[in-house]
This record gives sequence, structure tokens and C-alpha cells, in this order.
Amino acid sequence: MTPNKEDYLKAINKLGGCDDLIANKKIADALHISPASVSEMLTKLEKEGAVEYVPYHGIRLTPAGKQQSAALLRNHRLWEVFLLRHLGYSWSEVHEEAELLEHVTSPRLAQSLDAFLKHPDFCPHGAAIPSTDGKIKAIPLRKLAQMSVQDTSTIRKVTEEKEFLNYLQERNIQIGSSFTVLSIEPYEGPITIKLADKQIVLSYKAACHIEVDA
Amino acid sequence: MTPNKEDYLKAINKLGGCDDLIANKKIADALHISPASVSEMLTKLEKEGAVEYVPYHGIRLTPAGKQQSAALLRNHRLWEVFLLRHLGYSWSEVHEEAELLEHVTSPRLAQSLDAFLKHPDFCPHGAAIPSTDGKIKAIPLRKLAQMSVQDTSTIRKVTEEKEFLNYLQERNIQIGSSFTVLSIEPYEGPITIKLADKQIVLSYKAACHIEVDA
DNA sequence: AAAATAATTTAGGCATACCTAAAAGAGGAG
DNA sequence: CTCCTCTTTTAGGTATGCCTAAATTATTTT
Repeated sequence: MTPNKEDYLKAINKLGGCDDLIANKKIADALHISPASVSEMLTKLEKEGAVEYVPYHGIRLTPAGKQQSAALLRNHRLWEVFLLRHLGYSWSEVHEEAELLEHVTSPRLAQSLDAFLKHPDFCPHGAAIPSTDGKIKAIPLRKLAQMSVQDTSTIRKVTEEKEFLNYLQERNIQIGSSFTVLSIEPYEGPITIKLADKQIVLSYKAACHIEVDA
Repeated sequence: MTPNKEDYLKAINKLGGCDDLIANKKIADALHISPASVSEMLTKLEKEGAVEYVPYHGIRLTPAGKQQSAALLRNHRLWEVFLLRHLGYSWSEVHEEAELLEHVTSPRLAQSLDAFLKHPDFCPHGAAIPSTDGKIKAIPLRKLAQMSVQDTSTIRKVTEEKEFLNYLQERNIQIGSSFTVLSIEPYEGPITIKLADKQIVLSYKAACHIEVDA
């Protein structure tokens, strides 16, 4: 297994390959490579027992592939927690470093890091950190965009996209921040919230990328 | 620059390529690859400006190559300190993990890690950690094998070889341990030392791999 | 100084992982 | 049900980084 193949497994997992058949094209788009290259690689991954490949119809992760991709997700998120908490990285900076570190993280290293970090349940963006056996701890969430005026809740998860994270950071929006919805403009208009005694105006799109306690 | 090429630079550095011309064969032996592969790779490394290549006579690191290999050594040793101090790794276990981590360590990450570790001067085996500009802090040392009976000193550096480290660990020999030489058998015979009130018998060869304050 | 030996490079191959272009298959619209 | 389109696969090519075997260059021995 190479970092390369690991990226395929991660992408397939992210696209829902734990349950559904995933189309070649979707993987090609996710990894920014040609569909031809994907076909070729999938044949190899099937030989290695990581995916179940139905030519012309897509692929699905095998139990081994699920386990492997969950471990990568786990490694990635543990490193993110470490970088943020202990090395002074910001929210928006941790992803890129973790992307490299996850591929050189032995089970032993992941376990030690997990213990060092006191077994965190979530990464800095609020995504659940799978346990060693691949299970994830799910808590009920809803999109901020789906809240009503006067509702109060707490921010639990945001989309991991660098520019968006900077957008949030500038507005002092963090995981764990509690807030109240002050107003919602119709037709996907901006949403105004009160957070830490300050009024913040969010675009509708931004509000779709923020998840809060249900 | 790939992890592969980085390993070449590290090997050349280790063999003395900062100052002398290093023979193709030595590099091939160090990396366990064929001399033919080394020739080929050196041509590439020269094109990239990392080595100065004199066909049939050997290679030397350029200033850029020196800088690069020092950074790798720095990354490696910083991770070793982290694994030992914070993740509960033992002396003999840190090297292998660091060997992978060093290649995915950005300058920013190295800097943050260095600060987190409070700017350590030495790795767990006593080797100096180069500063960002590649300079190393040298302290005068001698081999334990070159001491005389009744001499007292402190262990500062040991050879990084897994089996040897386990040998030392079993005998409770650590960096910073002070000891006195009790007896030395002639013709490269065993050397007995007193360390922490215990008598320890070291083979001559082992004593050659332990460095102490001069 | 010539011959033997050792080191190094070149030549030709192999595997990985990507690409483009062309062929083959799947699925929807008329 | 056939045609058209989109997706997927196959075919052929590139670059990396390794290999072995053969040719070349350097060194050591006689």
C-alpha cells in the first residue's frame, strides 16, 4: 500500500464507498486524474483486496478497505488535533500537514498520539475521529441554515475548506461557540446571529456549511 | 525532491559528502541498491543542483544539498525527541518512525516542533540537532574504549543501531549516566565500569560505540 | 608498462502511476 | 428499438527508479 493508493481509498470512502457503488468518474474528479488512470488503479486495488470492482458499474470498499480508510481518517484527524493544540497551528492550516503525516503513521504511532491527546472524539473542524475498529461517534446535528429565528444552539462542525475556514476565523466563529439566530432573510438571503455578544451576518451558503447541535 | 532522493542526500551527508568526494560504491552499499542505480540517480541530483558530480571520481554535496540534508537530519532528530519524550517510545524504537516522518516535515512544522520541544540540542542518542542554518553544536567527546582505569566521565552519545540500543537498555546505560572505569582487559578485552552503583561489563566493541565527555 | 582487478557507467528491461486517443459498453430520447 | 451521448476501458506512450549484464575507466599488481 502506497500513499497514492491510500488516497484512492480515502476518496472512495469520502464519496460513500462504504455502502454504495461509486462511479469511476467521481473518483477521477475527486483526485484530479483521468478516468483511465482510475480504471487501471482499481484493478490493482481489487487484486489487493481493498475494493470490490464491478467493471462499468463502479466500486465499493471491502471490509479491509473500509478498515484501511478509517485508519487514515483517524490518523489525519489525530494529527490535526495535535498541530492545533500543541504546535500553534490555526484551524485553516492543519489540514495540509495532516494530509502528509497520515500516510507515515503506524498503528503504534496513532495509538500513542491518541493517548497523548487524551483520546479526542473530534478533529478541530468537528468531524468525528473513528476509533481503531473504524466506528465513529455520531451526534445529532442540523445545518445552521435550517434553524429558525430565536433558535439557540452550539456550533459543532464546519466544512473543511481552507478559504471557508479563514472566513469563519475572521468572524471569530469556532467549534463550541454558542449563538442565537436573530434574523433570516428569505430566498436564501443572509442569516444574522448573535455570538459572544456580537452580531454576525452569514451568507446562506456559509450557513449550509456550519452544523450545530440538533 | 522525493523521499527517495532525500535518502540519497542523507546517505551522502553521512558518508562525509559535505567535504570529500564520495565513491559511488559507498552510496550503493549504504542504500542497498546497485551501483548502476546510483550513477543514474546522481545524474538527476546533479541536474537539480544538489550534488557536484565528477564521473568516475565521486560526488560531493553542493551548498543547497548540504542545507537539504541538514534539514532532514534536523527533522529526524526532532521527531525522535518528540516520540521519546511525549509518546512513550523507547530509545531503540524512535529511529524507524522518525525515518518516515522526516520526509513529510515542512520547515514550518520543524520550527513549531522545535519550539514545542524547547529547542533541544541533541537527539535521544546524543547526536547534535543541526540548527535551521545547518550548523551543529559540537562538544568534545572521546570513545569509552579510549578511557583509562579510574577515569570518570558521563555518557553523551551512542551509535544508533537497534540491537546495540537494546543491549545498552538492558544494562541501564543512558545518555547522561555518569560512571567510573574499574578495569580494562588488554587486547581489546572487556571493560568494567561502575554506573549507578552497579558493575557493568562491556565488550570492547560496545565501548567503541559509546562516547563520553572528553 | 602491461595485465589483472575493481569501480563505474551505459544499455536494455521491469514495475508503478500517470497521460491521451481510440474502442467498447450503458443508458436515455425519440 | 435504434441512435446518440456519456462513461468506462483498452491501447500505446511518458517519467521515475530500480534491476542485470556488458562495456568502459581507474587502480593496483606484477
